[in-house]
Amino acid sequence: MATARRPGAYVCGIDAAMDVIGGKWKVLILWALNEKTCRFGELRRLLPGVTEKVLASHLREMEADGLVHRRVYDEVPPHVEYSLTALGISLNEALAPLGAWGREHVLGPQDTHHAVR
Amino acid sequence: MATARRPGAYVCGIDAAMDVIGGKWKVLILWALNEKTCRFGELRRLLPGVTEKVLASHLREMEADGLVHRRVYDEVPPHVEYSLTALGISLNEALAPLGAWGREHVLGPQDTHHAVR
DNA sequence: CGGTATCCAAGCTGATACTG
DNA sequence: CAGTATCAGCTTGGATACCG
Repeated sequence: MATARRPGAYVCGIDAAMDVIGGKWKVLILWALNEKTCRFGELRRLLPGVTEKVLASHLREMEADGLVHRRVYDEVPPHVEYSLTALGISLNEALAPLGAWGREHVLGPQDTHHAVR
Repeated sequence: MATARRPGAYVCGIDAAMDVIGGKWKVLILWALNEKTCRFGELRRLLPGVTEKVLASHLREMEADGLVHRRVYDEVPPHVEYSLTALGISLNEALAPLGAWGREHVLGPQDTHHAVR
């Protein structure tokens, strides 16, 4: 179960979920990790514009929420891999219809032919 | 089609949709109007804690995004009714799985018995 | 009733520099 | 490589007062 950051403050399931994915880059992290397990530097390259600090804090929160798994290899140089948990995967699936809506109604029909994303 | 506030800045449909529902109270407004057409004061009462200024600005944005219809009756005292457009209804439907996810995984099992919301 | 106008506080985000 | 520390800025949201 994901962490409720404002326990008891939610009116319905949607705003509870919104709290979990509220960070500016979180849905993009979710999408990137859904494709493949990534290292920290990989994620940074996949999300153009994100800073290390923000990426790290988002990953910490998502880890605390049980969406992301952080695996540390005891190597030099350091090696850390991030992947989705089962909960993260289920969240991604729940987001799919919203993604389809956004592609169709915000991005517009001209973008739907490369709608792989 | 909804208004893209950051044209060309979206990586995928999900963050485009996130931009449209990003306001703190927007999903709750969407949910309230999905139940029934509401007047301004009604909405304020349905969303405990929202201020007039924020409610008004959110409604303006959602109107600009084509999610909400604003109907003004030429009466004294003033009478304004807000309702969802077809686009707003479709967005609500796209949000349903996310709401179910939030109820199940954030609010927790103990809340699912009054899962009407 | 249904808003605006003004001011203000908090928090999120970003830039930069540094470290184990 | 994978972060942390510090500082600065800006956007969001909130408090309050007032208006047609």
